[in-house]
Amino acid sequence: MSTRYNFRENEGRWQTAWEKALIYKARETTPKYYILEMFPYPSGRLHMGHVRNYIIGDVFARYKRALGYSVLHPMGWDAFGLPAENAAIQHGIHPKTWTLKNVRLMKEELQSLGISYDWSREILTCSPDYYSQEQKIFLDFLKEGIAYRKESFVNWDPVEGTVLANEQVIDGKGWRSGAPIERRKLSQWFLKITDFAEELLNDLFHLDHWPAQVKTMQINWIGRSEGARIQFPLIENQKILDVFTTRPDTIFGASFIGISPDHPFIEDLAKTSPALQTFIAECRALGTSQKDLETAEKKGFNTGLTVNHPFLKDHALPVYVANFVLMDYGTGVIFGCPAHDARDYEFAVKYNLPILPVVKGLSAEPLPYEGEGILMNSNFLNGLSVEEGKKEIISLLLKKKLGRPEVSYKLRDWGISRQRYWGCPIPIIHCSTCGTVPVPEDQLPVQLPEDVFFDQPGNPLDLHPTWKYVTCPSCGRTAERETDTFDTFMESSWYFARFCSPRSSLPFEKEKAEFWMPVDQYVGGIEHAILHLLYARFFTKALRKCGYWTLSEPFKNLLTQGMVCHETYRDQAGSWLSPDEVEKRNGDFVKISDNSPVKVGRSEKMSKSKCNVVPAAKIIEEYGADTARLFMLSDSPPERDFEWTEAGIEGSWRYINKLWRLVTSHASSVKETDVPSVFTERALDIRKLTHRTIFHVTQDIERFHYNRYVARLRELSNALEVFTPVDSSEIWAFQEAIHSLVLLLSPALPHLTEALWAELGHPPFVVNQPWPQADPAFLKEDKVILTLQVNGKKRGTIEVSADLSENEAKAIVLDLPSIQSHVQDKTVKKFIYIPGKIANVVL
RNA sequence: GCGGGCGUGGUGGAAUUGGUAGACACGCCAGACUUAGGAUCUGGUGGCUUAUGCCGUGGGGGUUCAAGUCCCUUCGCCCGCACCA
Repeated sequence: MSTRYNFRENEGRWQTAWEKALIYKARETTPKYYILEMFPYPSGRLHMGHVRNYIIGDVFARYKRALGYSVLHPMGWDAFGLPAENAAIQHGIHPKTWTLKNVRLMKEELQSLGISYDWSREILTCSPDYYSQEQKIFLDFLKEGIAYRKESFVNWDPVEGTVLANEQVIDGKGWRSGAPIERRKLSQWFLKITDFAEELLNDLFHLDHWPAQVKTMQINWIGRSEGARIQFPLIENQKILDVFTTRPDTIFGASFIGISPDHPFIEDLAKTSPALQTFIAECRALGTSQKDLETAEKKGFNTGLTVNHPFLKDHALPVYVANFVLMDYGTGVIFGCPAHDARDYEFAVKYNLPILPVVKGLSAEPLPYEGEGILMNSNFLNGLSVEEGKKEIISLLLKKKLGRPEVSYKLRDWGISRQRYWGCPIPIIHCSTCGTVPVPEDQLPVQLPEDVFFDQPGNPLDLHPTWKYVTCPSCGRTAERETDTFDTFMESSWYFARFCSPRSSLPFEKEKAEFWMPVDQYVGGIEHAILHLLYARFFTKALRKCGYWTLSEPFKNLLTQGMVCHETYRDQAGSWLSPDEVEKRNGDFVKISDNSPVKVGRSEKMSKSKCNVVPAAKIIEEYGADTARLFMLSDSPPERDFEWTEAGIEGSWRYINKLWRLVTSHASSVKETDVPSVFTERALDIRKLTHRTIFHVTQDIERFHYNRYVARLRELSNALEVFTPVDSSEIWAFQEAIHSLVLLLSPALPHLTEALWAELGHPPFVVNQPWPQADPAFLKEDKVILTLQVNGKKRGTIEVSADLSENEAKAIVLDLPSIQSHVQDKTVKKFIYIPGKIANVVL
């Protein structure tokens, strides 16, 4: 027998055996459990972040299977996206070829990890099978008024040559290219996510098993504010300016009106004013990055127009075009109250506008003061609190028909048009007579042409010689196809539903989807807290509106895993070095090639740019999947960042072999026999440890405390290593322990435990064995260790029976010499006794 | 600026309702064994003291018989959003 576990032979063997036996095929039987990890973009190779994601999910899927659940655990490929097009441009490979090659490579790697996927449900979003269904969904959205087209300012990424959604603009830059975003006016398709803003917000409060951080981020993103809409009639003409404000109570402190340079009213005004045109151009040239905004000066353009104050007769307010007023939020018009708003204050100082305080804080607060207080200088509002003032002014506005309460959101509609080739074609035809005509359902899918070229800038679909020229489905005249494709976040917004019936000729079958959905456990990176997780929630509700199902929320439990990090290294010149290029010698790192000293940086998320990536394939090749799995599980809890270390993977490898030796060296002596009628004390101790381990491990897995799960099993195996059974009851107890150990480890180390199960003389598969049950008789303590304290300080411990009464405890404890020496002749004021925990003598 | 999170040995991290701080590992130290291995086994490992203790969960204060845990305050780090009226 070998003392070294041969993972190379075992892992492949068991993977094939599982596949042949259709072990992981999901069937519609109850109780069901749907566990899903965010599917990957096929970028080329599996990285450690993927590996961690899938292992976290797999342990849980395997555990639930062992508990008897019918588990749906599918995998697929989020296969549309820009990198494929970049590969085409740079290397002349067709995006489809590039993508399919990557899918093949990554699938191989995934399979070598031994994840329990039902591969028969695999989906590929770039195949017409999938995207034709997405086109169907879009047409339904169109019918329901959820999809619409409008001309608007959009975020234009000059590097990618496409439009981006608001969610994809990070700090004024493209989320992928990092290029400063430009504003362009284009005709684009949008989804009315704002119609669902209230529901998307309210339902967050029922997602009890989502991380608070993700919910908070979504709450902030949706950005609900309550306030009022107030009309300000222009004195010079009959037009009315609508203002949204959250501080209607400060109306008497208003000293000007600010309008966004992008407001339609201003566009009209600019037609006759070159000076205003210049001002608007200046505003638009201003960047939107953090630095730009921090250093940007408040600037205004006095239109010369004025409005009446709604509550003060003959009190005119000047109307400025102001660069800090956003067209995107509220109505694009504000009233400026300089005393109680920092921006208005800065603006008023610059343009010499009145600054009238109308809110008195607790003490003499410096202006601008934005806090709570009592209203003053406010006519009939004087003496009211801010909150009371808001209510009062709103009811008066209603009475005078000058305004009403209003709720405003930061959330914008989702722009889904992209000027790219490698995406789902938008099933629309533009006809000069009929306008935008949906492609009739029987003509779907609108298939991506494959004969495209990437040798010139612009969208290859638009440049294709024939593809876009069609006849109008409604009038039969020549017309043109929409050449934009969908944002790739569309595919990931409903894939979880497709998995329920992946080969259906509908997007998904209602019955199947309602059987499996919601996803019971979703696992993925925190980076999707807003984008993907918000879009998926929106789609679920939009699909409900279209009658696809009755579901409102797609993901019941959400786990956001931390990043996989690694130390970073730089050479003397400051260039990044990969872990392969450095070596530790006498405690210091040196560059292997020339022995020069290496600067060790902090541990950071594995990334190509910092050269601190450890390829998953290399680790599986060198140590095997189970070693990688064990290491990923044992050090940090899943939600936290994980630090990849060479020492850590080595340690896991050693433990795998330790387990192999422990089980195989006893395999022959461990045989099925009847339960002994009498157990020795030592046998009972081992049984107690076994059953407690079962109990705690079960709890740990349920709560995703995987690091503790591993620690408990190490404790059990440590105890078994030094235990030599001498009579039949001890052999029986030992056997029970070994079997439990193998069964409990099976979700984490599926290959090794199959091999051990076979070594123990069992037929396959350990993966089909039920989860061990803890015998409650062994969970009860009969003897406990009581901590003894005098005045709250630990003065020793004592073993006592668990059901000791307070009086008995008091008698025993006060009699102890170690306690007596502290008590001496002092009186005992109090005796605190927490059974099984503590006895505290207070003097 | 707004919102959220975190801070425990040399390191990753344990620690129901407040109840033995440091489980389990990594690393390190000492030893054993050897067919010299990707070993293995045994013992030790918070600090200061030197066999009795004292101090220890970023700092300061508080509540309590008892605080890593609760409250106040302060410092540091990380993440998200941000001219949102």
